[in-house]
Amino acid sequence: MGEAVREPRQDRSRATRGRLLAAAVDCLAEVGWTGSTVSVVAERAGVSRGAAQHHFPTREDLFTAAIAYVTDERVEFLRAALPTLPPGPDRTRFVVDAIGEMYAGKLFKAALQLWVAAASDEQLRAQVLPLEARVGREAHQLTVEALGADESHPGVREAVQATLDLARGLGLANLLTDDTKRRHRVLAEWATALSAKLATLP
Amino acid sequence: MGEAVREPRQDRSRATRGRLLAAAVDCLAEVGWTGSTVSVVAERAGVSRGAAQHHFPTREDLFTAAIAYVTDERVEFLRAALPTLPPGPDRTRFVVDAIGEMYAGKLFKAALQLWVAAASDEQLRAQVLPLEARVGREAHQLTVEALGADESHPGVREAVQATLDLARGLGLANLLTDDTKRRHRVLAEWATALSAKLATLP
DNA sequence: GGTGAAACAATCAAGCGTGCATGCTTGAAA
DNA sequence: TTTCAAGCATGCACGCTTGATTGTTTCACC
Repeated sequence: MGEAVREPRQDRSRATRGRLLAAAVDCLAEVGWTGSTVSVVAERAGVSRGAAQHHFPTREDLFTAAIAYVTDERVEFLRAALPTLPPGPDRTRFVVDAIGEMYAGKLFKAALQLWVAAASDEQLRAQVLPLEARVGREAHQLTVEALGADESHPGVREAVQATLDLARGLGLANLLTDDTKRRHRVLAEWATALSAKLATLP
Repeated sequence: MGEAVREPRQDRSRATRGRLLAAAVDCLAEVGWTGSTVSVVAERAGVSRGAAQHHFPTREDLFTAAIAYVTDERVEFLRAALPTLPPGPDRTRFVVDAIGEMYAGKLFKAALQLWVAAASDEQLRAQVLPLEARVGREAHQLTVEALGADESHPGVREAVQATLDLARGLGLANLLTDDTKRRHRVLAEWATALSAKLATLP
């Protein structure tokens, strides 16, 4: 088992912790909330169940940390994807597509499992709500900037929110089947309507 | 698996079966997929666990039937809500709002639990997919009729689908918090855009 | 009214996930 | 080198859920 270079004490511990969190997110996306037992997560992380229990005494501790972890990952994803879009007439199209991809990926699937599980778990809900709100604010802000939209105009704020809500709905549809083709068609149509809306008042 | 769908001979039996299915849907919406044990469902239905087991030998049998049940309920809901909308200039607004309500209600919450659980359960997915597809087709068809839209025009079909996907996304946002106010604002804005789109080519 | 099958109830065994308690290993400081 | 705490591994007990078994009641039909 002891393979590769043994890291210094603290770094190795941090690495184990990180592997556990990454494995928790992967498991959520692949085997769901109920299927993500600590044994399964630990095995995927390549550590023993006892090691997992050392870092996260209870299962709740593990997934509480996983929520924060996946939140950071999603914000990071958005920050990385949105600002690099080329300016020009098709910018709206690119932005809308990028958001669509974000809500079709592994991170969203994992977050969705937490989101739905939190609907019937008070403890979890208390953890999920503030962090999801942060993702929402961040996504909204980044989208406004990427689109170059002016929220002081009436309806613009709602149009941006609708874009994010639409992406969520499309992401949901993408859970059970690969909905990529339909998503691109819908988003393409949506992008034209959105850029028309934004063009009326710049 | 090939079971002859045995018709209950007695009214009492049929009533018990119906209560179990209704209770299963309620439990899904309130305590989620993992919390909906057969004991919980049976207790809510006011029958013993043995009675539940008589009607549905396994838990899978129970929720397989519950999927079909909630599907029928959702289609019924749509059929009842959409065609009764008053015609006129605000019809688009009414239709969009009605769809939004549909995806904010108990039936959607229950279906969402099944949907997410099915993402990591092959058996469940096989049951959910065709029935959800039926709900999707039905919702699309009814929406087109209620809007009086002509799908032969380019973009109209995508606009209707976007309406449904947007409603799904808003319904998801409505899971953990009461999102009614924001939903109405977003849908109002979308309704104006949608009616503008539909008005360009009638 | 008796009979048999369906409907309902109660109990039991097995599997699984969690949490705890107990050891072993590592590595840095004394 | 010795020491000691953090990191890690293993085994066990408890609670919960499921599915099967057996017993009891209800009801249609002869």
